[in-house]
Amino acid sequence: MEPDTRSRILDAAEKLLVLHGLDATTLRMITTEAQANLAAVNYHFGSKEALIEAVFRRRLTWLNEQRIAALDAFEAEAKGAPLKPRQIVEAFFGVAIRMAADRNGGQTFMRLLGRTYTEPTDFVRTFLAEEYAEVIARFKAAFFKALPDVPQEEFLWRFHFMMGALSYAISGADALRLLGPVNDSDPDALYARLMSFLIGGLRAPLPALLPQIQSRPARKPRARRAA
Amino acid sequence: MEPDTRSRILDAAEKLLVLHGLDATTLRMITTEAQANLAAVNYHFGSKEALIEAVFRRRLTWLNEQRIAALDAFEAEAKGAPLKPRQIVEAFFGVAIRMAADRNGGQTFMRLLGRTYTEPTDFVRTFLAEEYAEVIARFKAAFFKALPDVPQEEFLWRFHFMMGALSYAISGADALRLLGPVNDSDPDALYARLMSFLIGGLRAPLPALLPQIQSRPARKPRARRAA
DNA sequence: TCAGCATTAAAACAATTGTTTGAAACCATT
DNA sequence: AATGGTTTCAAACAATTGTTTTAATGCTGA
Repeated sequence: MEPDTRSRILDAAEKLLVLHGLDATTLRMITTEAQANLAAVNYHFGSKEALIEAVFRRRLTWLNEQRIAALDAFEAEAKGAPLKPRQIVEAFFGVAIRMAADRNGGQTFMRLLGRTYTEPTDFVRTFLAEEYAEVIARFKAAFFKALPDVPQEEFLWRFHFMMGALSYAISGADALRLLGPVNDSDPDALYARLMSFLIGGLRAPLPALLPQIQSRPARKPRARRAA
Repeated sequence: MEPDTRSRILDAAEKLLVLHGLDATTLRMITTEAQANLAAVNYHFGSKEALIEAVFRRRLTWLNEQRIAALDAFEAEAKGAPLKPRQIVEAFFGVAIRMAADRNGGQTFMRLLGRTYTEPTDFVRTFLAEEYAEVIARFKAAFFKALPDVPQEEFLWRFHFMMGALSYAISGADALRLLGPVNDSDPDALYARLMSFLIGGLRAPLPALLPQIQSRPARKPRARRAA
C-alpha cells in the first residue's frame, strides 16, 4: 500500500459511498477497505461527516474549477460577444461528463455526486451550496447574456431539468437498466447523446402557458423559439 | 384520529421518508408521528422493509395504472395509427407531474419516488423493477412505433434523460434553490415547462457521433431530425 | 541515544437501531 | 357474562453505530 492512511481512507470512502450510500456506509467498512484502524478516521478527519465532506471537496472543487476554466476560454475567444448556448452547455455539462468518464476515480465520484443532489442530508446540502455558489453565478450570467429573450425563471427551470438529465446520465445506471439492455460503457457516445438532448431541451419552444390566470385559455400565444 | 393504525403508519412513514430518506427514518419516528406503539410496525407489516415496500406499492401501482389508462385512451383514439410523441410523453410524464401536484399525499410520495430511483438500496430496486415492468414495455412499444427512424438504443437513452429531468422537476427542490429564487408552487407552470423541455430533448437532432471508430473524424454525417 | 511528536492499535464507550416478548386491553360473538 | 381472536402496550433484546480512551509504535531531529 503505497499512499498514506489519509489518502487510502479517502479512496475507500469514495468507493463505498457510491456502493451503499451515505448512511449505510459504516466507518468499519471504510477502515477495513482502507486497511486502516477504525480510529484512524476520527484521528485524521475528526468525524464521519467531516470525512464525507473531504471526499466531496477533493473532487468537486477541481470539477468546478475546470468548468470555470472552460467558460473563461470560450469567453476569451468570443471577445465580449455572447457565447453560443452550445458552448455554455459544453463548459458546464461536458466537463462533468468527461470527468465521469475518467476511469481514475472521477467515474466513481461523479456517480456519488449525481445521487447526492437529491439526498436530503443537511450537512451535505450546506457545503454543496458553498461549493457551487461561484460556478452557478458565472454560468447564469453567461446564459442570460446568450439567451436574452428567454425569461430568467424559465431558464432556471431548464437548467434544473438539465441537471436532472446529467445526474441520471452519470449515476442512473440502475434506472437505465430498467428500460432494457443498453450499452453504457462508451463515454464518447454518452457525451454526444446527452449534449444533443440537452441542447434540444434548452432551445425548445417556450411553453405556451405563461399567463398567471390559468382559468382563461384565451388565444394561445404562438410558441416562440427559445433562442 | 379517525383512520386505523395501519393507515396512520403508512401516512406517517411516507411523510417522514421524504423528509429524511430511507435509512435515516427510524421506526420510532414513524410510530411517534402515527401516534402508535413501536411494535405496531412489526405487527402490521412484519418488518421495516416490508413497511417501506407497502408505502411504495400503495401509490406506485396506482400511478402506473393511470399511465397505462392514458396510453390506452390515446391509442383507442388513434385507431391503430402511431401516436404523436407528444401524446406518449403526456401519458407517461404528464400523469406523473399531475400526481406530484396532488396535494393529497401524491405530492409527498412523488418526491420520495423521484429520489429513490438513484438510491442503491437493493430491496427497493427489486420491487421497483417488478412494478415498472409492464408500463415500460407498453411505452417502449408505443415510442418505437411513433418514432421508427430513431435507433432504439438512442431512444432508450433519451427516455432515461427524460426520467432524470422528471425526477429533478419533482423532487429536486433543494437542488433548484441552489440556482436562485424561483417559484415552484405552480403545478400548471411546472407541467408546461417540463413538457416543453422533454419534447425538445426527445426530438433533438440525432448526435453525429455514431460511428464506433472514434479516431476517424471522417465527414460528419448530417444531423437528422429525430422525428 | 534520547526526547518529542505523529501515527497506529485494541478495547471499551454510550447511544441508537430493528425486532421480539408476554401481558394487558379491546371487541365482537355466543 | 364468558369466550376467543385481534390489537395495543411497555419493556427488554441483541446488534450495530460513531466516538473516545489509553497505550504502544514509528519516526525525526538534536
